[in-house]
Order: sequence, then structure tokens, then C-alpha cells
Amino acid sequence: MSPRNIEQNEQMRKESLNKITSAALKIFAEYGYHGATLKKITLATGLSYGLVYHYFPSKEKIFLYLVDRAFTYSKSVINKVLNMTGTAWEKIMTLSDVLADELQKKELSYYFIITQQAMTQAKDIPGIIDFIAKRIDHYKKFDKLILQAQKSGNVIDGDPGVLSAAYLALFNGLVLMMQHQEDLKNKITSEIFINLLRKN
Amino acid sequence: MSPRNIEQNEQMRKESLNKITSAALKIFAEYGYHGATLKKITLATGLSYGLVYHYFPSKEKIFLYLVDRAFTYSKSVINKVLNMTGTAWEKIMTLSDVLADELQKKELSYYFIITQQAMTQAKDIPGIIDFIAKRIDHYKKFDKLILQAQKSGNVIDGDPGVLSAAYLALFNGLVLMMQHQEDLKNKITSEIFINLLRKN
DNA sequence: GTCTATACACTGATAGAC
DNA sequence: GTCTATCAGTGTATAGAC
Repeated sequence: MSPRNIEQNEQMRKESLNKITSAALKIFAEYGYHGATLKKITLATGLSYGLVYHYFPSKEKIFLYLVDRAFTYSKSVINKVLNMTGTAWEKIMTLSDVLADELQKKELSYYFIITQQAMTQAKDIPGIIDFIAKRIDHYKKFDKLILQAQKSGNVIDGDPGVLSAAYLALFNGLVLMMQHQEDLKNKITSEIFINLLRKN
Repeated sequence: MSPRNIEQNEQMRKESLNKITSAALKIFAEYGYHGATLKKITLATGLSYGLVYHYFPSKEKIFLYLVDRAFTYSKSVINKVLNMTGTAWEKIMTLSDVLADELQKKELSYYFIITQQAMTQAKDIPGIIDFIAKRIDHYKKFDKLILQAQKSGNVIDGDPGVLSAAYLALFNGLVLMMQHQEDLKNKITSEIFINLLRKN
């Protein structure tokens, strides 16, 4: 019960939890919600089977925990750009740079994939729809950004909601495509995203 | 054994098979490969559980059958456009029209979704990677089309492979997004696709 | 061709020792 | 905090009657 032991325990706890969540993220992303089994996850951690239940009460809760982190992550990326100084169009260009950059990283891809899964294959999880609805509002900020950039003549005409959906769909589609098409890596630039919206 | 009975049997066979495959397509698309259970599928057909195994030897084979049809379907859509008369750019515009149109239909969406699943969540199926690799070659024809349209100055500069990947990714992303965002229906026009590639 | 009943493996979750 | 052993429920697939 000495201070040192408490500290050590806390450290062990952190490490194990981290191993579990990052293994779970990978397995969920690679096999889908139902295809991901606790066995696959624990095998990927190197830890024992039962330990997962020391940190999470159920498979479902692990998934929801990760989906929540996914939204937190993507929120932080978007907010960082929104809070910059500059015109709406400059912000869109910066966001495109950031996204093209993030596309190279496995982690963000995984987060986007499990969010996709939550919305499409996890109907069995009670309350998942509300869970996401609460968190998805954030993306509406991007609609406003597009509207502003339309007014300044940088973005093509059209329903801002549709354009932002297309922008996100393009990103999402590329994330998925890169999962099984390694040769695309490093070839995707922000130009692709910008061209989708740019007026002349 | 009279001719009439043979005919009737053939008819019954066709109907049941059709019920099974279309129900399976829907369930696979809505729940993911592993989330789709034979129980859900048979429940959706209205037929009995065991009957599925009269037509398919395994769940896996049903899925592969549908993935194969998915490629056949998308091939036919692309080929129809490619075989038209006109410039490369005209063909791209026509394809964009067709895709925006198909996006409204449930069936093509389902086919695209299960193809996506095959590539991301179905690693458990032995030989699935080769199965897809054999069929995916077809999309390279679109790369050539883009290259031609670049030469005539209609499409932006850049790696044709990347551009065609982005074009497909955009379509794929929109398909997925429309699964859980009904309000996008009828709002997506071919302009979205064309703007991704258009030069000035 | 269609159905119900059943075998068998796997999965999520729990119990209890260390 | 970590582990192994085990239970109950579900899923795929099969057997056999009609």
C-alpha cells in the first residue's frame, strides 16, 4: 500500500487498458463489429482472455467507447481548423491539407471505419442511433463554412449540406479504399478534396 | 414427371432462389458479413430455415455469389457507357449521370456495400482477396478514360489512377452515407461527380 | 421442393484461483 | 491486476420426414 505501489498499479492499469483499446480498435476496423471477437482482440493484446472484462463490462461497451473517441478525435481535428484565423475558403483548404495528411495515418482511418460500422452494421446495439445522433451534430459547422465560402465566390453553387456530405463521403470512401489498396498511399493530396468544391 | 410439372418445378426453383438471394443481399448490406445470420435471412424470405441449404452449400457461398453479381452489375453499367459513341469527357459526364441515377436505387447501393464488406470485413473467407482481384481489373478501363479526357483538356492534371480512385471513393462514400441519411436522397446530382474531375 | 428437429462449434460473459 | 476454466446462448450446418 506504499505510494510506489499505487503508482505502479496505475501505470500497469494504463498500459493494459491502452493495449486493449488499441487492439480492439484495429480488430473492429478489420473485421467489422460482429466479426470482431473477444478472442481475436485478446490475442492481439497478448494478454489473457478474462482481463478484458476487468476493464470493460461488455464487447458492446468497448465499441461504444471507441466510437466516442472517434468523434472526439475528428471533432478536435475540425475544431483546430475552424478556430484558425482566415477566410472560410482558407480554412477549407487547410482542412483539406490536414485530411490528406491524416489519411496516411492508420489511427484516424480506423476511427472513421468503426464510426461507419456503428452507423451501418451495429443496429443490434440498443441506443446506438441516438448515441451517434448526439455526436454527429458537430459536422454541421462545416455546412456553414461552405456557405460562407460560397458567398465569397470560392465554392460552387449548390446545397451546402449536400456539398459537405460529398466532401465527407469522399474522405470516407478514400479511407476505405486505402485499406486494401496500399499503392494509393502518399498519392492522395489535398487537391483532390479542394477540387470537389472549388469554383473555377 | 409430365412436362408441366418440370416447368412448374423450374418456376418454383427460380422464385425461391430469387427470394433467398435478394433477402440475403439486403441482410448482408444492412448487418455486415458477420452480422448477417442465416436466421435473419430466412426470416426475411418467409421461407423455412433449412431451405437455404438446398440452394447454397454455405453462408460463405451465398456471399460470394452476391459479390460476383455485384461485379457483373457494375461492369455492365460501366461497359454500357464505355461502348457509347462520343468523346472521353462526354462518357464521363454520362457515367456521372448514370451513377447519380443509380444512387437512388437500393439494389446498386446494396451491391456496392457488400463489395466493400468483402474487401474489409471478410478476411475470414479463404481466397476472397484473389476472388476480388480477378474481378477488379475492370475498373482500370476508367483510368484510361480519364487519361484521354486529360489530354483533351477537360480533366484536371494528376495521376489518372488516383483520380479514378477518388471518383469511385466519392460514389462509394455517398452510397454508405445515404444508408443512414435519408434526406440526401434526390439531392445528389451528377454535378458532384463531374466537379471532382473537371478542369476549370 | 419444403419443412422441423437436432448436432456441433463458437462466442460473450462469469467465477474463482493466484 | 492477471489468469484459466466453465456456463449459457447463438450460429452454421446437417438429417430426415413430408
